[in-house]
Amino acid sequence: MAEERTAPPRNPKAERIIRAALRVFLEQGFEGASMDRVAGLAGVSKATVYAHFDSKESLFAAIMERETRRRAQAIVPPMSIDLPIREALKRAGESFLRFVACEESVRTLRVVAAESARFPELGQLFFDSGPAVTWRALTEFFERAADAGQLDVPDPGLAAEQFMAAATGQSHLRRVLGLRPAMTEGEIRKRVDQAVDLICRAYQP
Amino acid sequence: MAEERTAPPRNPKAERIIRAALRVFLEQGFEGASMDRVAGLAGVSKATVYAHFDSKESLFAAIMERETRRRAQAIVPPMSIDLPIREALKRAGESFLRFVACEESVRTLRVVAAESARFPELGQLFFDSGPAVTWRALTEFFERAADAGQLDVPDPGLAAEQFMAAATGQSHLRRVLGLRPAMTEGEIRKRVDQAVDLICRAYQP
DNA sequence: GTCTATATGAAGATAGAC
DNA sequence: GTCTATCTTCATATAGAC
Repeated sequence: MAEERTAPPRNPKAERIIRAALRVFLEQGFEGASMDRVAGLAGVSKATVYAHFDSKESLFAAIMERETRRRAQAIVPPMSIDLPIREALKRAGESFLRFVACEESVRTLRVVAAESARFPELGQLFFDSGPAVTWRALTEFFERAADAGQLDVPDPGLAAEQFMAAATGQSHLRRVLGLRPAMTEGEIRKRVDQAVDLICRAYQP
Repeated sequence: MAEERTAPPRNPKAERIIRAALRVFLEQGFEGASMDRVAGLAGVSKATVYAHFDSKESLFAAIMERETRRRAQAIVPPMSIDLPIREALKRAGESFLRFVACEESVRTLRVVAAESARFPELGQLFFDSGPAVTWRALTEFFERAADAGQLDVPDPGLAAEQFMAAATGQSHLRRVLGLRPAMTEGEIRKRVDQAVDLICRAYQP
């Protein structure tokens, strides 16, 4: 799993290769993607692609790792103990759901899951840069809420998991299987509202 | 997407091809699998494989469809209104979780999700033969429980979804990403218990 | 139906010129 | 660094004999 060989920042060709490769891999998967197509889409020759990346494997690993880390910054769960419980949960839930329900997340999940045997570190990175971030923030939130006597939560980590799962529901699986279009903003809000109701009723003091 | 050309029931060669193809596709995915490997594992020549199936696509579709339908029979959610609420939910939840958490389901999900664009019907079949079965049974169960005044469930379909999602949690995603081994029987029981607690507390009359 | 042998094309990777 | 041209391997699919 070699890295990029050149300095990435300001090379326009390198940048084009990276963007093209991301698109091709997310559309076709690792095996389905071809280096010819990457080169064609980037507008460079295949040899140029190989001048920047040692192999198809290293290109894939570098691209996916870069993209996963980059997108992790999109989850900024604004968990504040200052807000009312329901409002704080609502914001975190919506931020999370917007993240996992977007087209890029769904495509990335499909590819990373399919290649989990060949690229094990990628699965870990995907999870750590996504759901794990929200889970940690929510767990701390439930701990504070329990300490403050606002909620009766014996296991904050469990409550965080249940909240995320309830918000996600079956819709995400159906989306990953290609059975439905992306969630609308209205649907996201509705699903999160329902999850907030569930958690608040179950864990009311 | 042609079907098998021969009568499937009692041909030992056909049976061997089907078993080999299932294994190869679930291990390598559609693109990663090769007809050579299928033939080799089945102990027949490649030409024999093509005598039974028109193409790699039709072999894949036939295999996956057959397997999905076959395994759907493993979910028999024994939902009885005679049992206490908690016990009925527990049984249905454990049956469902055993189904989705097993090795075959996880591998099938990875492959079907990855190929959802190329084989759209397969995603639908996977969902209909799996989660949808449990969801319908649970929804009816919650309807009856609400009618009987045993639970205060305004939206039975939502409650069913929340229960399934809570039982599944993040563990399933982590499993699909290759980050953890299969759930133990003890873990299944524990997770379902926690989901039952959540639902019963949230929807107590 | 089943085999061996092969046609055909695609894809990963590289050589060598500029 | 970048290109064109090419090497090599391997995969889908088929021809033709038994």
